[in-house]
Amino acid sequence: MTAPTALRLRARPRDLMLVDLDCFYVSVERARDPSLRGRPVIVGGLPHERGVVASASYEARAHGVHAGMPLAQAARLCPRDRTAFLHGDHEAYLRASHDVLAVLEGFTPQVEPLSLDEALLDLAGCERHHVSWLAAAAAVHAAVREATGLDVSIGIGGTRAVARIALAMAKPGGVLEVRRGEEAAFLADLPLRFLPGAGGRTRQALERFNVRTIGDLGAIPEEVLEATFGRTGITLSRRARGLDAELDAHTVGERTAKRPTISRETSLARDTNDPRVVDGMLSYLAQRACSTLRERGLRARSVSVRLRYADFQSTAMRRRLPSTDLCDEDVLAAVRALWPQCWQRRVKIRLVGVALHGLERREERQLDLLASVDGERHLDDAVDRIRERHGFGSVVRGRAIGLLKKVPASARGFRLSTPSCSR
DNA sequence: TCTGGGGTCCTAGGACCC
DNA sequence: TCTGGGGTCCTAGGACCC
Repeated sequence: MTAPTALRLRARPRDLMLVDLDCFYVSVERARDPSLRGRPVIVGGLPHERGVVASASYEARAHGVHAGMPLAQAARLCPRDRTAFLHGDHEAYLRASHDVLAVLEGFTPQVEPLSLDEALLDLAGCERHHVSWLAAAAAVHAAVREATGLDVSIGIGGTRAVARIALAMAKPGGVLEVRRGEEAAFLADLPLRFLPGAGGRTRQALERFNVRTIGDLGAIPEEVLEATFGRTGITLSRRARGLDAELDAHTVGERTAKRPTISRETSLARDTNDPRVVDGMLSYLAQRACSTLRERGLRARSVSVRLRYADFQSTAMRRRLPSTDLCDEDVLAAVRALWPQCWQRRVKIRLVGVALHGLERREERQLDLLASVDGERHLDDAVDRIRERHGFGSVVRGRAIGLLKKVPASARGFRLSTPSCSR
């Protein structure tokens, strides 16, 4: 029964443009502070902190720094006196990202944001306005620069995977178009690491079969890859041949995750074996996750707790929530029941996290018959409004209070504090 | 001086129901 | 009473991406 699937998947070719903001965080910081130009800039944290590089300027990359590298290692590679280390400002990045999206939506209504610094455009209908896709790309580049001062790189191709690979080769600041019909020639000799979905583990497995290029992979019968890698094998096979995989075939802009989640997690400043620290931090994270949940008008069906041990082994446990009509207290109770079960090894903890699963729309109805539940929810909503004005840390439930500095105790498990405590 | 945070997708096994 | 199969939901964990 493979034929109907193949027919369903993109019988009609399309032209996709993948737009990516160069060194996004660093570029936003430089737009605000010109003194950061022309020298190594690293966003992610300070050199002595526990963390990794989120974004590095090209001057920093010239010293061997890359995203994902531990900050301490980056600090050793870059000249101490000239390098700027920054925590980053998520709100500012969010605003810049919105501004760029607004520009892109001026080109086509079919825009799909893939992350803060990436968006995919379906070019159907744009033909009349441009003599070629390269000309269209130049127009996008100029418009984004004009509106925001930021530079983009652009990849153009007939599938998401081809556009992504073209983009990788276009960086920094360039444009690369792979024309229809030329995909096979373009992909044939490229190393496997360019193929989206072929991460370290998969490449290791493939290299044992002497598969080194995307062309090598495309030459293997799909059934063979399916037998070895399951659905992932089919996805990789199709991408390697310049075809849309099932995952990639949906209309641009209409992506909906099958199993969306909201998660909040954090590494502790120091590994701990103190249950109070773990409980306090998880309470705090659960409240943040719940706050986001309400902000988006959603309800959750289950909650999970994740722990990472000092040796980097991690574990998670999940529990179905009694009702989806919940307030923070119900989620907190579930989290408190979960983490002691989850913490099985006698090893210190370095990271804790909370995630909400099975999200669905929360309809605003008149059916809140239970006064207690209703009251709790009104309380949650009131707390959210205060947080909107004064920052998340201005109101935190009892057990998380110990995590915030210099916050006195208050009635009802809540605390009002000055906004400066929020960060 | 090791190794962030927020996600998506897939698999596999067990429970439960018909 | 015993047995089996299929579907669906739930949970744990792995791989991958930006």
